[in-house]
Amino acid sequence: MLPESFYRRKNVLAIARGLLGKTLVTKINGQVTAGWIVETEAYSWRERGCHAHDNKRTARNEVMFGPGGHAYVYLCYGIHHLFNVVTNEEERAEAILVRALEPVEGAEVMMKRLNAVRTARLTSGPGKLTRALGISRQHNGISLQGEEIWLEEGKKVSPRMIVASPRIGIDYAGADMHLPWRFTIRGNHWVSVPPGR
DNA sequence: TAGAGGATTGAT
DNA sequence: TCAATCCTCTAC
Repeated sequence: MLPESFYRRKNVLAIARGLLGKTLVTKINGQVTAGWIVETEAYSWRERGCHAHDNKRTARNEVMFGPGGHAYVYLCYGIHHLFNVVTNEEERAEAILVRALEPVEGAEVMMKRLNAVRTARLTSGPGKLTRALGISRQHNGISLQGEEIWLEEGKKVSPRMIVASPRIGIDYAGADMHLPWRFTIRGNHWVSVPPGR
């Protein structure tokens, strides 16, 4: 299990890169599912793409202001739960959105949860992977050192395999929408949307 | 307290 | 291209 110290570092971009290849594991209702992380996006209070930009604190984003190493789960478009890893120290609102996984364990459980007949594209997208792993808003704020959701070492990903590109779906962020804060593993089939060059 | 909009997805 | 669907935030 990754230690708290992994999450509490100050450089959210370094952590976002470091999360690629790590294994995200959940044990919900006794069912274990896991996958390698192949796509992440970094968010910081310093830029406008973030829910907590300009240190704007609300009931929803409260968890981001807490210490790193916790889960930030929220509902998007009224339909999808999105899973984030909170990083940095208290009062430094930063988080990393996990956007895609490559299934490692419990594929049958995932398929059942998604009502799918194939594993193809099962966890390629932030809304889908939370459904596949059984993550929902009731997990908002829980510790990643706990027994329901945690991360482990996975595959080694060399820096040359990491592609940085602009984040998805944040057109409202002004100039910050161009920040290359999305990280994907080059050529990985499980990435949600291939980065345009 | 009403109204607008969103870190998405899958079907058309 | 568009609808689904509901929580969250802002304005009044």
